[in-house]
Amino acid sequence: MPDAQTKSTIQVIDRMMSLIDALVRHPGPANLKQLAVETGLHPSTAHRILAVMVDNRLVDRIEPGTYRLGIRLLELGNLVRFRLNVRQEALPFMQRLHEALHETVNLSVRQGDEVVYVERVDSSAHMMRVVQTVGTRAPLHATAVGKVFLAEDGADAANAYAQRAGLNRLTEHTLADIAVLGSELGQVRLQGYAMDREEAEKGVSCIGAGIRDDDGRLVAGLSVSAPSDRLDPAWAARVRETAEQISRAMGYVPRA
Amino acid sequence: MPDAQTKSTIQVIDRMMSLIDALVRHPGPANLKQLAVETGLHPSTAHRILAVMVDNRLVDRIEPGTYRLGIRLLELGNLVRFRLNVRQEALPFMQRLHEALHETVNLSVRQGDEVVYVERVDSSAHMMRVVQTVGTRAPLHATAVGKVFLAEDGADAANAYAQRAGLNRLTEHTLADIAVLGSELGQVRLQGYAMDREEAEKGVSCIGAGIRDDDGRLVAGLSVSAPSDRLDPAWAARVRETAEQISRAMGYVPRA
DNA sequence: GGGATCGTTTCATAATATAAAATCGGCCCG
DNA sequence: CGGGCCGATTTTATATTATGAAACGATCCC
Repeated sequence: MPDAQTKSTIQVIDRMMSLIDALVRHPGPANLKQLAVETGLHPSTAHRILAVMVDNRLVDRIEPGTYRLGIRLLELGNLVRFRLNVRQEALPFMQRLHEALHETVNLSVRQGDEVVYVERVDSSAHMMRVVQTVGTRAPLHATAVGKVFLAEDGADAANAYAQRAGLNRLTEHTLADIAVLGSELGQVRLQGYAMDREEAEKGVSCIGAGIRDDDGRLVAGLSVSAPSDRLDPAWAARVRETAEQISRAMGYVPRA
Repeated sequence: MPDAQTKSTIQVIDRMMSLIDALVRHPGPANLKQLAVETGLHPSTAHRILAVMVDNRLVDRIEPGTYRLGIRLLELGNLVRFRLNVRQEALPFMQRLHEALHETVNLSVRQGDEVVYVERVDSSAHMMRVVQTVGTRAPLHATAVGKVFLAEDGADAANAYAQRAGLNRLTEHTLADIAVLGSELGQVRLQGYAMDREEAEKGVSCIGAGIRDDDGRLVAGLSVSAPSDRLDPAWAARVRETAEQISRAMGYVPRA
């Protein structure tokens, strides 16, 4: 709700939105009197605004005097979802994170037993270039974001992955023991991010967090990678927070 | 867009909706000038209304002067979807269909290899009572709605079903041959409804059509059943049309 | 540097939304 | 069956707001 002092307003639109917000708060249908009281509007004013919203299908009048959110909102919402693109939504946030930390910022998605890098922001002026490019793949267990995906699935699915894909070593630090990996994934669930400590590439470490869509599904991962001597574990909070901001831009609404 | 003569209007809400409709028509972001021209609004008026919608997150301003539909619409749309219930949405339509045809109207959903009846509208005053009650199940191949679901899946899935569940006869008319069933399902795909000609129960016939959700998924089926001598194949159009109306009430938007 | 174009802001006033009052509809009770 | 009560709906005078012409700002191009 815009603040009357700081934002432009059109009173009748603000009133309309306050009626919509009141309907949001009601799990079931709401009647006119309730809506007028909750919004502080005169009942005849509330009635007029609701009638116009009914005409526009933003609100549905189930029976005289009883209202609920209308089907046009679902139609419009699906258009928004259809047009959203995690890569496009993520890019401005990745750029900001890169400017804050001066390290490579990646976006990856899961494809079967691998993560695939779909976007990357870095500065080619860096002395020691991190060799990860868009389109490359890596096994789930050896990457930060991969471990975020495995943590999401639960212990049984992680065990199945281990049996199916094998916990192959890419470096001497790769987690190749299922008990060790399981314990690590438990940690990931608790802290909401994962770390890759030279597990995918010698000398390179990484912090990753998950990105969710409007249904709460884990659809992508955000990660920051750097040479191990430069990576600061304190960046984990920034990575997790940025991943959450991207999630919100995708329509994710955190639940209690 | 409400007609100015017949519906209540609030000018600024109608103007706001015309801006939203213009943004709907633009697959990508639209600029202020375009939006003003398309809606017939003065640019400063369009600017003011868009600014208020940006504050309310109905619209997103990507960069100065460039707009797209906002994330609040996705949030509201998901609330609508979350609250929708096919049974509840279908009931008024089922009642109307029952009043028109004076026969039993059923709502069923698929569970694995069976359909389950979840709602029914009939008149217990009828002489010959159709013995189908809410909660009962029937195999897919022997019911009208079941055949609608099988038709949706494609020939391979239908063959797999036949092998897995078996095409058991419930009456002498049950389609027990996979070639005959396959041909029937092809017909169902073409005509958009299915018929059960005493395949589930001797003396009882049925016409069924599919109900889709806002994602286009087949989520339920509507059917009319009657003693065979009373069932009129011309009712198929009514059944299909009513199933489509329920689909729309669920947020389904037909595509070209 | 100037012109063109689009976006944004200002403010006088034309136009509209508001809400008080009246009316309607439904329900309950005696 | 009639009256009372309450919520919903409609009417309409006018208080208040949304409008758009004009001015200003930003950017681009010649």
